[in-house]
Amino acid sequence: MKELEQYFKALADTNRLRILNLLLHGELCVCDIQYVLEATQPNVSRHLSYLKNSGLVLDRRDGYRIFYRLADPKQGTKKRLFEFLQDAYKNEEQLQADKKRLKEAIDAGSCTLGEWKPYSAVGGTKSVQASRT
Amino acid sequence: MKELEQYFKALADTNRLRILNLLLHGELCVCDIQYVLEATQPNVSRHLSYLKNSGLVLDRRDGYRIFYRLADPKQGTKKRLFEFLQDAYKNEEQLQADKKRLKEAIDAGSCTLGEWKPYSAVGGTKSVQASRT
DNA sequence: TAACTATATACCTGTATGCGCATATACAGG
DNA sequence: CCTGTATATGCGCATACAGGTATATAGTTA
Repeated sequence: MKELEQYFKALADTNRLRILNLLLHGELCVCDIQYVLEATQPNVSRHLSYLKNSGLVLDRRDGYRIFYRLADPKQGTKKRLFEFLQDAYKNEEQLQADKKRLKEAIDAGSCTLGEWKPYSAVGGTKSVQASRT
Repeated sequence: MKELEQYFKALADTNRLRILNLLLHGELCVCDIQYVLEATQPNVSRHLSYLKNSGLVLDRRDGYRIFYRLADPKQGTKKRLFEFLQDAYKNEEQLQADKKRLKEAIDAGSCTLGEWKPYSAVGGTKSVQASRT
C-alpha cells in the first residue's frame, strides 16, 4: 500500500508531472529538464530526487552528468501507471508544449544528443545514451 | 493539468485509497466507511470532502445520511484512473481485507443495505440506494 | 592541484495536510 | 420545540513539502 501511495505522492505535483512527461520519451539529463521547465537547477534536482525515492525513476551517471529515466516500465503496476499517464497527458497543452520545446532543444544540440522516441518505443530498455564533451 | 494533479493529490493518502477501494463497489454512507477504516468520524468525513473537492467522488443526501459514490466513471481520464486503481488494488492485502470487512458488515445489516457489486457492474450508474430507519 | 561543469544538499520560509477533540449543522420523530 | 442520529466544520498541533539562495560534492580537464 505504501508503495502505491508513494507513487501518487510523487505524481501530485505539476513539476513532477512535467518531468515524467519528458521522461516518457527517453533518458534525459538534468540540464535539459531544467531548460524545458524553466526552473532553477536545485528545484529540478529535488523533484528528480523525489521521483527517484518514490521508485518511479532511476538515474545513471555518465561523466559529470546524471541521466534520469523511467523505472522498469515492464513491471505490472508501474507499467500500467505509465500507460495511464501517457494517455492522460494527451489532453494537457502544457505538456505538449514541453515536448515540443525539448525536441527543439535536442535538435539544436542540447546535452542529451540522444534519441527522441515515443514511450512505446522505449519499452523499458535503456535508451540510447549520449555523452558529449 | 491542475485537474490531474488534484486527482493524484487525492490519491496520495492511505485512508483515501482505502475509501476509494470501498467505493469502487458502490455507493456507501459515511458510517460504513468509518466502521471499516476504524477511523474517527471527523477523519472519514474530511477525507470524503477532500475526495469530493478533487472531483473523484460525488455525494447525495438521503434523509440524515449522506451517500458517497465515484464520480462519472464513464468519462475518459477519470474512468481510466478508476480502472487503473481497480487493477492496482488487487495486490493490496489491506484493501482486500477492507472489502471483506465491509461485506460482512453489510450482510450483518449495516447502514448501506444496498447492493455489493464489482466495479464493472457499477459503471457509473447510480447504485441501488437504501434508506434504513 | 586548480579551475570548471553538472548535480545535490543545507537552511529558511510559507503553505498544505492529517489528526484528535469539541462543536455546529441537518434531518427525523416524538 | 426537544432529543437523538448522521455528518460536517472550527481549532490547535505536528509534519511534509515546495521554492529560493547559498554552498557542497563529484567528475573532467588543464
